Amino acid sequence: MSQHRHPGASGRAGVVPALPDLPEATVARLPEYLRALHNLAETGHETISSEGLASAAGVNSAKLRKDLSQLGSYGTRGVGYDVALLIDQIEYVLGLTQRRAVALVGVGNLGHALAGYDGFATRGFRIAALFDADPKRVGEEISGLVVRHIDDLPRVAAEEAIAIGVIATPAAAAQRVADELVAVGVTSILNFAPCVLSVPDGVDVRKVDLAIELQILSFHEHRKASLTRLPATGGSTLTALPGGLAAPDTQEAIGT
Amino acid sequence: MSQHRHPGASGRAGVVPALPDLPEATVARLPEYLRALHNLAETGHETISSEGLASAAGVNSAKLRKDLSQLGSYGTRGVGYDVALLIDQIEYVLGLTQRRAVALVGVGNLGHALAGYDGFATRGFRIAALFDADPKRVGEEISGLVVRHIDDLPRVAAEEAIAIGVIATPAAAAQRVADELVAVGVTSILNFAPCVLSVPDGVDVRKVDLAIELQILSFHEHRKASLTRLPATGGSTLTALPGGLAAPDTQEAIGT
DNA sequence: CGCGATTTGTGCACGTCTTCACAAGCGCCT
DNA sequence: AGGCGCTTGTGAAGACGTGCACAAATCGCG
Repeated sequence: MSQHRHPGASGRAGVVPALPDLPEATVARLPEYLRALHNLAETGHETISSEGLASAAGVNSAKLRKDLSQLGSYGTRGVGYDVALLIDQIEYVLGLTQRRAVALVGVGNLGHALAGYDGFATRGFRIAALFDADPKRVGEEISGLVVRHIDDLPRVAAEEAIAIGVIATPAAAAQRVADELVAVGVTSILNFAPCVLSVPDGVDVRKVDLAIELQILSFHEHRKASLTRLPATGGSTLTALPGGLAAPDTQEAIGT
Repeated sequence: MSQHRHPGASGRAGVVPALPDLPEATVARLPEYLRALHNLAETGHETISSEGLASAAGVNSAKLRKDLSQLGSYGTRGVGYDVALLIDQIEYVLGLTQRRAVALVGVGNLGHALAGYDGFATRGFRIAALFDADPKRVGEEISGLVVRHIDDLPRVAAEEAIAIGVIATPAAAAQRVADELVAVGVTSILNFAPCVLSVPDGVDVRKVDLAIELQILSFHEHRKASLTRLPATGGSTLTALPGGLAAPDTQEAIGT
């Protein structure tokens, strides 16, 4: 289903405009801009040019300007962007004006680390409850929170307005946990389990798989190694030892 | 991400073909296919159709076929793909035929969890060494590995062929660690610190930021909430409570 | 008050990714 | 052997994202 934009319907009365529907690629970059802006604010900057903010966020300046223009931004030509204003803008668009409650399910190896990760607290979220299915883990206290049994999820969800569920269970349990989260009204899930979740329409799932990230890097390693074995067109002097098909590890080959 | 491709290095005769340079989007999906294929192999499947594999991997079947065709695939029309053969193909392309050594820097909250995460070991990697800058942490044993001081990195890198560096330090230390990794020849970095790393050309960096993932979800939550408040086209004016349990009927499909 | 320096916002062209739709190929059954 | 149903591989078209280049807008200064 294509989303239709309302070109002229932005004239909503009030200071807070209706949410524009941003391109996904832009949404994915806004948090990075926000982090860079907070850094800039702490170092005393009141305004920042698109070039400066772009390099702080690790992107191209044209892309950044286009992204910010999507949210009807308020930059000043010849000057730049007001840092504080832009922070407010982005935080509003991302829905960070309220501190959203997060439920974390699975307090194993990774769950422990996530429960103690202060990046959540400092960037707009509050871990409201920890859950696990293992009775031996229920009752344990982690970072000031007591682990509850997953069966208590409905009751806790009724008390706290859980906005986001984080799944840090083994893959085998992830789908059932997702179903239970959806059942209590959670519509956003961050999944660390290496499996595909199926959820009804209207529920957003984002997946983080650490091994996949490494495998992508491995591909590039593999490709770089195979390139150095081939004679390059520019005649670089990097011809390593040609070990035939049994490729030895290209150790510290790149020396800039 | 800043790689340039070498034109003309294609059709190379021989048993092991030269690496085709795949689209990044395809590379990012191959690990997911691989995981699904391993599941299928364990459940006894010998062949699988593109439709079946696609649904197991959570993608569209046309996309999957195009992805696999990129690597000169070996499907059989009317039958499907040979599971074992496809696993070998993908593992070769991803460079997983050798078990790559990973150096993990920063054994704080997150680093501890990563050191104990068995998904690395089971999916083609070996954590070869742990490092930290804090003398109080040096010497500690985690999952059978002793934490070394970051200053020992050059010596360890000379012994083990470190292929990938994982940074799990605070943001303030990440850039220096990255520089040191690059200095000892590491050309692939997985960065968990919330900051932008600058590295020379030829070094790949992938970033995982847990708070950013939550913020992206927060945006969609915010948008969904604002949509339910507005009367949709032909709208049934059901006013859902914030965090309500009712599933509204007019939810837009959100690309994940 | 006007001019030049600077920086934003954006039209446009280009490249990448996705999706559809269908011909080509394969195995099975008669 | 031949036909039929099923599945892959791919051309083409459309959607999406990116980057250039420049007009429009703003500030500071003489």
